Amino acid sequence: MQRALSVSRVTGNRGTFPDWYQAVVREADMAEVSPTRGAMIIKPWGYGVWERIQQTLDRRIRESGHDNCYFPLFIPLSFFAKEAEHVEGFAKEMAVVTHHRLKLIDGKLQPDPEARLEEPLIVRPTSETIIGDAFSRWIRSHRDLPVLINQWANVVRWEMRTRLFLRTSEFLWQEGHTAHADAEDARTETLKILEMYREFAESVLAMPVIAGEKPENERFPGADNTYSIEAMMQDGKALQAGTSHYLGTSFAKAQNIRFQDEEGQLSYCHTTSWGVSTRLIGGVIMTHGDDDGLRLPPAIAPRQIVIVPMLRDKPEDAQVLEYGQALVKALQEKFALGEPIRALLDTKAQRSADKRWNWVRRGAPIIVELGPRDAAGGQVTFMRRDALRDGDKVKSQAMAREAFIEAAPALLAEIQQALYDEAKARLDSNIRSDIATFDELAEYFGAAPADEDEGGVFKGWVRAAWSRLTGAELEAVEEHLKALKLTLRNVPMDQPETFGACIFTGKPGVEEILIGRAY
RNA sequence: CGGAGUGUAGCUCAGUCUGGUAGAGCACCGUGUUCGGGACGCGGGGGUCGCAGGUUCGAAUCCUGCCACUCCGACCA
Repeated sequence: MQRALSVSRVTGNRGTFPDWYQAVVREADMAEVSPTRGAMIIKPWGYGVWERIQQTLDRRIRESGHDNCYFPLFIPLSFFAKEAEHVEGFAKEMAVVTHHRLKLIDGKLQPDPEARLEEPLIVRPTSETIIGDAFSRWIRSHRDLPVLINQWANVVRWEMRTRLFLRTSEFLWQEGHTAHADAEDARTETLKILEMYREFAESVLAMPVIAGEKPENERFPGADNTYSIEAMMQDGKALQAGTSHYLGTSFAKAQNIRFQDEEGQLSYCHTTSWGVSTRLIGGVIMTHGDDDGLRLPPAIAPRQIVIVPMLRDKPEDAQVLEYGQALVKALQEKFALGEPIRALLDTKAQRSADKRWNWVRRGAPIIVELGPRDAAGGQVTFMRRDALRDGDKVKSQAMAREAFIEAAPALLAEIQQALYDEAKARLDSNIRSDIATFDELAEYFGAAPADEDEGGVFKGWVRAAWSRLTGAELEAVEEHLKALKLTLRNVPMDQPETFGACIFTGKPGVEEILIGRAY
């Protein structure tokens, strides 16, 4: 590990990176495991983050011409049979509804055999099939195109092993689905969305990513091309944070999505689909969290400035509260990052010290402590969550009330930028491009010291030239990589002019690809 | 589904080997002293010891079966 990430300050114990992650999810009040296998309960603070993600991304989706709509949670089984690759990709993780009634049989409540469904229903793992079916009815003429829609929904994928936010059997996401008259239009859409995701991840989540195309074997089932944004977590692993697929005409053919062009000819549409999920929240935690808990970028913090009044059950409490209420009101009238500041006066009946640390753990960007001295002197004492400590000491600063109110918008923007800069520096300095052969790759990633259970050794990624392998050759390489727990992440969009030899075959390289361990 | 490990209070865990009737710290409730850097004293509430059988006078502890979770594989946004 490049950085000592223990769970010491959060739980009082040392542990691995996954232990730390779970501790932060719990201590920051983000989510908890539910009685339902593999599914999570997203708590108010965590859901608040998701709502911020929804609001900011939804605006971008709308501004780029897409409309929201809603399709059913259940999809008839037969819909999946239409696209062979697609069904194969998802068949192993589908939840199936087979009955519509329960009955007491031998004292046990169970599905009533008489209430078996004629055709089983699938709880959607993704909605290409049912949306494509609608497209086939909606689209008749080239004048109907393009169709640009999006839905915010929950989906279910029956995963073997789950982890809060990163992989849960049910998760929340948005899925965009579009249909176009030709390949060029659809490809443009696919890349436009990829760029939208990149910009969103970097400017809203403060999470630097690398946008690129997935190699053949990592494609979405049924897609012609799959693009992703990949983020680097603090243990050096990659997190696929968003995907955008060009589906060609395969779904259109499977579902008969056709239109008449200007000449009266019938043609198949070219379709795309794209999505980001609650996994983004896991990415935010593993990008910005520290030993004190979560650090939230102000753009997605449900509360950006939290004011903790130092109350002591004394007469001057009233003045402190009054002073705090006025401060919240003044802050709410200010705009930061394009929106009214989200400020809160925490009046919960709890020790001030506890409240303060709870907000530290939850990652509120600015935590203000207001005491009688502040109220009397017209000043504000606060700490920045992005730079909480100076050594072991908590760093706080004081400002005149008016100056603080004026400075708040810029301060929040500065925190947003600081979190991004920190993550960006980590990403940039941990991609090695001086590894040219498979042996070197194996040596670099393989030499993991025995303290693997201390969270592993931070290795980051390798960026190397390759000859865009496909088919059996690609599979063979993947097998070798698997032994090292490595995967091909993506081929970054920005590529140099010339390339070295392929890291796997020694043949002339045609592009550069990212290699790393992944979630 | 394969390999390993773990299930005891909200959390972290001790107790299990060697059977004797449920513990600690933190959290929670009451109270007093405190309070501007994760307070302290006193008092208190909370657990069918993962579930089901079995052995035994007696089971958290021994035996059998099952379930769940964690980590490593396989799968994946």
